[in-house]
Formats: sequence, structure tokens, C-alpha cells
Amino acid sequence: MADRAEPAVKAGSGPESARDATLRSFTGYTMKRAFHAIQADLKDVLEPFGLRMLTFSALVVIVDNPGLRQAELADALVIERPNMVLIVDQLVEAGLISRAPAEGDRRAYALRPTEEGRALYQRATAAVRAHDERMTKNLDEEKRQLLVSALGLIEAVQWEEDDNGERS
Amino acid sequence: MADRAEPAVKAGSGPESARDATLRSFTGYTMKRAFHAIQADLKDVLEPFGLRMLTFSALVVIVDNPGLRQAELADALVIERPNMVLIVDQLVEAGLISRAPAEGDRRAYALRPTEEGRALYQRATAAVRAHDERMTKNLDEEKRQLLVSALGLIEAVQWEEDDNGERS
DNA sequence: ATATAACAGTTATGCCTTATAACGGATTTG
DNA sequence: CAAATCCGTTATAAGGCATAACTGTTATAT
Repeated sequence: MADRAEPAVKAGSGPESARDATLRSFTGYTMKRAFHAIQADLKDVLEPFGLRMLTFSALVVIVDNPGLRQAELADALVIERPNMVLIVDQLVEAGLISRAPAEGDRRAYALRPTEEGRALYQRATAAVRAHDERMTKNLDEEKRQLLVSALGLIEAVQWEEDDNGERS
Repeated sequence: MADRAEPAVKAGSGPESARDATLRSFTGYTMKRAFHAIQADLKDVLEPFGLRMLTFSALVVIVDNPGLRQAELADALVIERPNMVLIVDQLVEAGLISRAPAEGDRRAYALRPTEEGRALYQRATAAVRAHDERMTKNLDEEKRQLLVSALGLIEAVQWEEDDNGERS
């Protein structure tokens, strides 16, 4: 599955040309390049399912948390509410979720997966899991877990600011 | 330095709400979130220097490789040549680099940093290094190196494809 | 209770990044 | 010398992300 017919990455600066040696010492730069590679591959993986990264992420969260509201979904994915509208629209139009009025609050919508949405969720997550394993195939399980842990610690830095001043 | 006056990240899904548990098991998703945090912080760090992530990266590569051409720069940064034009334009207009005709090839330009460009390079890289250390402050040196190494291995996967078939 | 504030979803808008097609000029290749 | 390739460029499009502002609805405060 996920056969990626085209190259999708046109051989830019391979492993040889080290013109960016200075930049490589920065975590952010290395991460940008790695994420770029993942993104390109994942895009091809999701395309057969009619999904993009964001619609896939939204579908997963909705299946895992049926009945949640758009604002909660946006919050979970760290997306601004206005940008959530099109994503939800797209999932509804694809018949993958339903946007029903939330009971007890006539402002909000309760998002629930349709049967079709749950089915696609199963197939898509399996494909993405395979993609993930392919991208991390050069890491043993210990390193892979360490990577995820490290990424989590980096993201967490933003939540611990503004209390103690680590300016310099 | 880099005092980040505003919050810049509005407390979205903090460490508590685990509605995205399934997504968290994917390397790409975790990386996206971590990179997003880095990006937001780095943007604020570079703003006082009049630089964006891309212009900063380009400046660094030019200072480290004076005389290289735009195509080589685009290649090093994995950017399409058309998108390189505006970035170089911006650096030239800011007086940080010069776009002189390359000797021996009247098609190409040789990009070189100005004195001002080299000076800004020094100040900006120092600020970015501080930013990087701030973002990775929860990682000991061993984990940090392991992280960079793992990210490199992930990116490298794309260079080793199309020879052996790891389809299933 | 009623005015005010806060919230849910939406619309409109803009910026940045990334990608592609196509062009003119220059250079290399056959 | 003709054809293919390469350099930088323009034009264009799409996607991601952010903000302001608006309509209803709910909660809060006096």
C-alpha cells in the first residue's frame, strides 16, 4: 500500500553537499528538513483516501472523541477556529462526519463520525502507521521512543514560559 | 535578547487534554507540533533582525559559501528556484548580500555577503543558537544529539528509495 | 431582569510557503 | 551548427496559518 509512483522529491541536496553545515547544528533546521520529508511522503499516502494531513488529523480526533465541538477540535489540533470551518466542511461533504446541533447549546455543533468515516479511519490510520514505520525504519525502537519523547519535551517548553524568566 | 513580548501561542491544547492520543503515536504529528512551537518562537527571535526563517537560512549558507549561485543555494535549502528569487531580492535590498555576475557564466549570479551581512550573521546566529538552547533545555546533551541524529536518519530515508522495494 | 460580557461558528481577508509552467538568454552537447 | 540543458525570472495557483469583524447564543453581573 502507498506505492508512491512519482519521485515526489527531486534529489535536492542529498547526503553529500554539506553547504548547510552551520544550519545543521540547529535543531529547528534539522527538524524542518525531516518534517518536510515526512510531509511529502504522507501527502502521497493520504491522497488515495481523499484526505490531507489536516483532514486526516481531524477525522482521527473526531472518531476518538465523538460528539466534540469544533472549538474543541480546533483546540486539540492547535488550529484557529476560522481555519477549522473548511476542514469540517470538507469532511462533512465527503460523508465522513456529521455536524449535528449540540444538545444544550444552540450555538455549537457536535461532530460525529459516520459509519463511512469510521471505516476510512481504520484504513487510513493503518496506512499512516505503515508510512510512519517506513520513515523511521532506520531507528531502533529505543531511539524512536526517545525521538517522540524529545519532541514532546520541545513542544512542552512553550507551556512553561511566562512564569519564570529565562531571558538570559 | 529575544524577549517575546506577546504570548504568541494562545494556550491551545496544553499538556492535559489528550484528545489526540492516537495522533500522538505518529512521529509526523508529534514532529509537526514540536516544529510549530519552534517556528513560532524563532519567528519572534528573527524579527528584530529583519529576517525570516528563509532569509536567515539563506544568509547563513551564503556567508558560509561565498560566491555560490542561486541554484546552488536553492539546492542546499531544498527550495525551488522560483521561490529563491524573492528571498535573494530581499537580502540584496537589505544590503546583506551582493548579487554579482558570476565569472565564466553570464547566466549566473555569484552571491556574496556584504560586510553588513557578515555582521548580522554573527548576531543572528548567536540569537538563534540561544533560541535553540532554550527550546531544547529539557534535553540533556546526549538526548539532544540523539534527536538531531534521528531527524537526520528520517530525512535520509527519501534518498535511499527507488532501489530496493520496501513496499510491504 | 436586564445589560454586559463571553462564547460558537462563520465570513472576509491577507501573508507566507511551496509548487508548476513557461519564457529569454547563455552554455553545453552531439 | 542544431538541440538539449541550464540560469534566473515571471506568472500563477494552492495550501497553511493568522486576525478582525459579524451573527447568534449563553453566561455573568449588577
